[in-house]
Amino acid sequence: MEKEIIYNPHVSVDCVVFGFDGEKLKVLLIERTIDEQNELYNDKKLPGSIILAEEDLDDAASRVLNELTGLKNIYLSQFRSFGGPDRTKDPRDILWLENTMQLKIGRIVTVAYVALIKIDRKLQVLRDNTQVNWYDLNELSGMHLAFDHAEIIRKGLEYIRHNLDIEPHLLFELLPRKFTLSQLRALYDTVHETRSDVRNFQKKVAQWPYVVALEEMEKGVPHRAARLYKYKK
Amino acid sequence: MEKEIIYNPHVSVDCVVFGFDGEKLKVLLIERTIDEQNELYNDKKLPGSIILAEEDLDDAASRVLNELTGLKNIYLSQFRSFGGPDRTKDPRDILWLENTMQLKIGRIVTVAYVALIKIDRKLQVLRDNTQVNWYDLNELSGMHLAFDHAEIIRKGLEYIRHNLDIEPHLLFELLPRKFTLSQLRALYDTVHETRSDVRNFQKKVAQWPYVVALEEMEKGVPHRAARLYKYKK
DNA sequence: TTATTTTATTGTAATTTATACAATAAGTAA
DNA sequence: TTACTTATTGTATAAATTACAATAAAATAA
Repeated sequence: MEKEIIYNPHVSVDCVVFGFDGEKLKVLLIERTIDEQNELYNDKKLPGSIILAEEDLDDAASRVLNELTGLKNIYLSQFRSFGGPDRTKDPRDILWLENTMQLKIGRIVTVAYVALIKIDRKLQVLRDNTQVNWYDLNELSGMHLAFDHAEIIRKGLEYIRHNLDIEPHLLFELLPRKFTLSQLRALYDTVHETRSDVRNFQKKVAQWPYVVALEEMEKGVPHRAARLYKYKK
Repeated sequence: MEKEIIYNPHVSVDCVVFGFDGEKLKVLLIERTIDEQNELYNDKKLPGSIILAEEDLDDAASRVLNELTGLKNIYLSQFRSFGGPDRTKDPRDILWLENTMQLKIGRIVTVAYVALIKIDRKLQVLRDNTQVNWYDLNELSGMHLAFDHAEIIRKGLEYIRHNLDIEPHLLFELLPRKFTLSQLRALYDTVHETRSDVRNFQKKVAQWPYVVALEEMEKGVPHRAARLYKYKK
């Protein structure tokens, strides 16, 4: 006999998942469709949902991310909670909540998590009617995002910028397993909003013991191939 | 006619307030007394409480801190939420919650804030039966703290250590308005867990434009008086 | 008064780290 | 062979960090 699923409709988790396409940072959003008086609206939102009654916050974040994107074993860091009483006041958001959750929903405080993942990880939709996709951070300004998700993304970005200074290791979550120093530099400059000098950057990396050169070279590029490197804890 | 006060019994805020006594970091705790079958237990807890139904998290933190300690205009930073389903399972904690709140309480997710304040600020108890006091961080290990407040304090300390590297300005919240360089150095070394060299430290401070020397000297010390400095944004 | 005690204040040399700057090498494509 | 594109590498200078100890100033005790 199955255990009944009991939700805690007062608290949710949301996951801000970043990826890097070689040039820009991208964020993972899912599509939601709202049937408002037989008019279909199309929206984007962060992967997130209310938590279960007897579930830890970290567990909820992993579970919800998996259910909505298929991603497993993702390192999620809680970075902030959002709880303005008005964040669940938009009629469209209320409609969607009550349709999907089948619950009367009042105010929801959400606990937000960030993750950095390789952009080529397979995404599989586990629920009908949802699409998962990567979006450019610039595109977002012209997009309608659910709830206060635009703000959550902004704060999440702030958080990783802040924390990659202290934990450079996290950077490598965003790169392919084998990468060139150009790719690493492009990523580094993107998150730090800098334009570092090639020579100085290579000197800096040479001092990072966790970046090791491989014998292998890049392939299929229409110019001189670069050496590949890997990250070693 | 007074507005009825409606609580949101699913979410609380807790404030970790640090002070510096010249040697050590201290944390502000309030006393709680529990009447368990006519036996009185004495406990310590962080200033915190459940939020109101229509109240922003930041507002709740300010309000609750003020109600429990009399402190006003405190700069509070949200640093983490705690939501393990077991955090409100201790019978003594449940008893206390139901007595003070006059509500059936289930699981509570708490949003934690930190603040740094001058240790000589006046604390006034605004509710009967509560005492507010500074406690040494070392003392805590031998003390029974409510809920998961020991963990919250630990994480709060981690957070400020982490953040004072980036925002040295926050340090001055912990010092008197006029301070000596010895005091500043003692504080600096305490939060960074270092023992910095006197000369090198003075050189470092000389480069901080926001630390300015006053004409005034320290008074009432049984040895050579040191120059006083102040912080200027 | 003088000596003693305590803390405050200050400089220099050596090392490490960060910055500015451009020429050559190795491939691909025409 | 040439043109094109990106990869790779070194040196000089400036800035920041570290190591290290003697003297000055005030209060107290003799």
